[in-house]
Amino acid sequence: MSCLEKFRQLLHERGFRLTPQRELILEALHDVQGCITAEALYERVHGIDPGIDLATIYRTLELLANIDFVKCIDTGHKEKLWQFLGTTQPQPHLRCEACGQLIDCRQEELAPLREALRRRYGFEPNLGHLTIPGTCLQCQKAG
Amino acid sequence: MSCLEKFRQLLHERGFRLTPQRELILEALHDVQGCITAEALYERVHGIDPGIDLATIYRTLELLANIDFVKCIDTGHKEKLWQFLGTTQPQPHLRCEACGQLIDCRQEELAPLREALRRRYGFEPNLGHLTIPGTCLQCQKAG
DNA sequence: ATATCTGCAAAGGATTTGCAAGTGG
DNA sequence: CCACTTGCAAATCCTTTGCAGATAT
Repeated sequence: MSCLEKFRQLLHERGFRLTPQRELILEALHDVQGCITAEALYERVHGIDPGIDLATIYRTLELLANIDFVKCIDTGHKEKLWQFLGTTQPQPHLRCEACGQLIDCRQEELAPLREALRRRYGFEPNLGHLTIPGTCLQCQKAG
Repeated sequence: MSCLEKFRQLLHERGFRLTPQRELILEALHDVQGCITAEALYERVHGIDPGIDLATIYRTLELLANIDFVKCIDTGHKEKLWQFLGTTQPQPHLRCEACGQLIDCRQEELAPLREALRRRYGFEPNLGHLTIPGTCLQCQKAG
């Protein structure tokens, strides 16, 4: 099933509707490599349909996040970033505090972390929503 | 050396000044258990010196964060939280996405994580600034 | 003396919301 | 039909900033 079909179905199950705006936003997100801000997404979509409003972007992003079609990444700065997931699982990120770079991380790498937190604190981490701050290799070398 | 003395010294080294407002804010933070919002801190301090301004709270918190006297915790919601450190090291936190609870975590628990990230990505995590989202034990039981 | 600080008030900026008109199913 | 959506504009909300007078050292 295509993303669009799945989207339509999930919306329908919840009594929501598939509008041209939502379809357009889904498509634009699909084309993005990595993450994008709401504003940048707006500009992309606005290039195709100048009638679309920024509020619609925000409302649709929230909708998509609720059904796990996109992941919202808190950068620690003011702007949030949004990443298209489609049917893939969200993954942890490493964020360099020096250069701002986001590095994709594999969940498997963090299996020992999950175990330690479960055992020690009874805490079930949501690794797909985890962003680890630190310093990337390049910035370490740079000073 | 007391916190206040150390504060005075660090300020002096940088050409800054110890004002009654800064002293009061440091004292109020010192008395807080765990974390506090800028607004709540303002109310505490305002109770003692009604002349103090919220802008001074923010400016002082930033100053204190720069010299690692307080840690700024991004909750993922709008408001930041501030935690007094004094001379202790910042520690990681576990944040329950269901109830919002913040749990202190010991850096030692995360030693394997540090190793894994170093080895696999050459990434040096800043564990003192790490906040791990997930579900706490109580909320898991509650459903 | 003088560079740093403060209170005040106003601005900022990403995000959200109220509302009336539009539209998908 | 009619509940859900949209565009528009205004509002939010925490936080930041400009400025002139006050103050630490």
